[in-house]
Amino acid sequence: MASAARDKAAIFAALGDPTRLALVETLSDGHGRSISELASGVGMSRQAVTKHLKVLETAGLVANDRIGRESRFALDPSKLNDLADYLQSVSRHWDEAISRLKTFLGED
Amino acid sequence: MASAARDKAAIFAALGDPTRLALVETLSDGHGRSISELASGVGMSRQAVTKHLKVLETAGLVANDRIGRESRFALDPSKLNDLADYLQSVSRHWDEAISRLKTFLGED
DNA sequence: TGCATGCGCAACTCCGTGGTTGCGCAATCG
DNA sequence: CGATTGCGCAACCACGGAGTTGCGCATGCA
Repeated sequence: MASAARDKAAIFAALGDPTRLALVETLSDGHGRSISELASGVGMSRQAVTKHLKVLETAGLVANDRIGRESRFALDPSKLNDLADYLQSVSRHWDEAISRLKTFLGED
Repeated sequence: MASAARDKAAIFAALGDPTRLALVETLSDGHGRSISELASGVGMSRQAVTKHLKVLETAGLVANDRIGRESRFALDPSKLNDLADYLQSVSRHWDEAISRLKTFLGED
């Protein structure tokens, strides 16, 4: 339901960049920040960070709230929880297959 | 410990491609397969799949075992579990921040 | 009103990625 | 032995991602 495989890949891709991952970690303290604040945090130009934030926003990982001339971004952890569940389902699927294999081998 | 932020980003990037995600899901049944089998599964050339598998192997998500002239790939779910834990730690970090904020606001 | 700050948009460069094809080698089958 | 199958390596191409700079607009402050 939540999201098709393509959407999941998009979210993984959004997290698959060191700068964006750093942004997510920075925002994981629940404190929203302006683009300039985030830019100085990761030591990169404002526009570069703007692009990264747009990617994260498209993936649904962050939300934008414009206040006056500032654009404050905050983390939306719901997708992260979805992803964690998904990863666990994949690895659980694998574990079950291994269990069946062991049972099969054990039962001679 | 387990892996630095850059490694995590690499793993996310490895999963951030629809083809590679499909390969991982295919292999999640615990059954190793040859490159040609996987290629026909995703409807792509053998070399393209070879490249994808190399990316997944570099990220530590799959392991290669050459038998005769076949190269069988199988999933290694340990990294997936690591990632799931990581995602949950990030979102939990966020949840805690929100809880503190609510407490702060609630206590007047 | 004038100046500084924070952004958005657009153009441009650079290089990594995803895909293809072709060739050659090793292993397997008859 | 010859034919086939499974791969690896390399070259090549097209596209998009990541980053920069420059410009212009809107907001906020003195």
